[in-house]
Amino acid sequence: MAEITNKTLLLPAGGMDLEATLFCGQSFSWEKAPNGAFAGAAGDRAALARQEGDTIRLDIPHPRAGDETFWRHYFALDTDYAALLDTFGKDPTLAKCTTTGRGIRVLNQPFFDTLLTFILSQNNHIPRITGIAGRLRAGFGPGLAPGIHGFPAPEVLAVLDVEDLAALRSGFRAKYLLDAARRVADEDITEEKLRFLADPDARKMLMGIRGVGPKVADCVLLYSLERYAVVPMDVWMKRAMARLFPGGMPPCAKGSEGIAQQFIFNWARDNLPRGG
DNA sequence: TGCCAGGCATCTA
DNA sequence: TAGATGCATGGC
Repeated sequence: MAEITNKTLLLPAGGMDLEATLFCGQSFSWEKAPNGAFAGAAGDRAALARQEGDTIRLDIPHPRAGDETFWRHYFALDTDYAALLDTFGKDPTLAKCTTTGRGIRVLNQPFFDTLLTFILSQNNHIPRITGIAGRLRAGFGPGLAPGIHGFPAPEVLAVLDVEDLAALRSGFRAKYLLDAARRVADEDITEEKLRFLADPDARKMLMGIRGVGPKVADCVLLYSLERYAVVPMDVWMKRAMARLFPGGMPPCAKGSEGIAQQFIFNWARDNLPRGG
């Protein structure tokens, strides 16, 4: 890991648990670095993040205008989670879930990063997804400092072939990454178009990409476009939801279903058997 | 050594 | 249209 001596941002954490947030399964763009720090990338920006009490310290290797705004939005620091947790507390089961994962925040990740990493997530393990994403950045992303790379732009990947991605060891997913890159680079699918569309149409547009099914589409909408009306679920999560909330998502989660979903998912993963 | 991973595409009936 | 099967790779 390169020594980073550039710009430092100190942001109020607002109760966020940085490690729990970065490694709860919503992002595959962060890795543990020495000294209790976490090295990560978002788009063509990178940071070395540390939790210091209720402050998040971000060392920025390539500082530029708008960094603070960008990272505040990324970590959802302007969302009042204390008020949200009070609201969720109106349902005893949901309150139990938020107690377990109290410091988790739903990140606002860049669209293209989220699309690529969740394409990689299918039939895969979190450590391996993180590894492939790291090799993708290292091989094709902009170098921001020695050993630190951002995510590649769609145009960079769009001109490559499957053979060019062999070093990623992403398996059958390589062709899906390239199709996604080409569709975005050609502006066939853009973040702006998705924001304009209603949820079902945005979902349908994303599922036009090879390798993107309903699960990946919903994760992209939730984690990069703040579309909390859609709820990503795999088969196991559907069973967990049915068991915990037989009547569906509790009314107190209305308007913040995606955030509630993240708490439920992490509680269920720690407390319910995977078999059902 | 074998199972399985926050799925999806493809094939078949 | 629904169900079955294969997929690449590596953590555990």
